Amino acid sequence: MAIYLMEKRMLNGQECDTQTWDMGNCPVRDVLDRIAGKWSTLLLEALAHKPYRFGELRRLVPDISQRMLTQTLRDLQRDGYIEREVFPTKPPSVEYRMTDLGRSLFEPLSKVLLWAGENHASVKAARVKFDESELA
Amino acid sequence: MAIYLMEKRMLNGQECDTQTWDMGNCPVRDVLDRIAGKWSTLLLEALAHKPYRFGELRRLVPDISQRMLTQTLRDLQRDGYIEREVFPTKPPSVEYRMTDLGRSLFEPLSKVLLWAGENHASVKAARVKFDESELA
DNA sequence: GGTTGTTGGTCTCAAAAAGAGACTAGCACT
DNA sequence: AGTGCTAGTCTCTTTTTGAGACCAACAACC
Repeated sequence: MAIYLMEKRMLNGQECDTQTWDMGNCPVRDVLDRIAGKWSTLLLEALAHKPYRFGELRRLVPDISQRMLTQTLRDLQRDGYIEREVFPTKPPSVEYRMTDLGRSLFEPLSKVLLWAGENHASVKAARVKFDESELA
Repeated sequence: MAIYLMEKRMLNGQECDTQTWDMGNCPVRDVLDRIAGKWSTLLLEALAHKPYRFGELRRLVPDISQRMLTQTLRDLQRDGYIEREVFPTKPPSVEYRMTDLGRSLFEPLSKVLLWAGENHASVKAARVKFDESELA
């Protein structure tokens, strides 16, 4: 519940009294708690590429439940990263596309995704090493 | 459980048969599923600043439970982002510090954190707008 | 010498979140 | 008449998270 204003201190390196920070207004946590979901980045990545319909996204990410797809899309829409348009076809189809805000977010975010791809081997190696030292 | 190799297609824009992708080896999801936790980025941010002891981190992030602090730190250590050192003081103290791999990850990650700080207002505005149109 | 405090955890139980799958309505196609 | 498509919702179960008690060993205090 409480939100901790930590980034100011961390990013500029200056110390300050932790007790005086505004616990209810930490931008980083407020924003990150949403995009840090299991499916959020995946859907942002897809929609950064091009707009998709609900069913297309479901097929693109086969192991997401419809429930979570609906919910994650609505969360992303609420935060302004994507927009939803209903077409009066029969049956009605819904298209999701990225907004300017979403694209702006995806720019730095894609760098992290890139890092993940490039350093996957190192991470896997670290895991093996850790697990070996664990069972000792 | 299944892991979907999506990023290759997304990042270079080329289409390919979704069925042939290796569902068990998606770097982006494998790496991101860990750092996307609620507490991971927060702890990485703290440790990017300087090493901390267990109790210091707990005080720094008051609304984390000891259980989740222990678990998140161990996960981050397992993936090679941080390392843990026990000092033979009485009672024994434990210091956590970032590794080179962790610092390498935090470089692109900090850009996202920065974005969050800069665009917090836009996100909050989008939420208000969304909630207003909801109750209509 | 008994109480209290500190260290970094683990354990248990309750609450919240996520996954699985059935179900919906309206229409199109066969 | 039956089947399938659309984008969801509803319910139930399983997993994850949170809250808080508990632990051992020692130090400092009174």
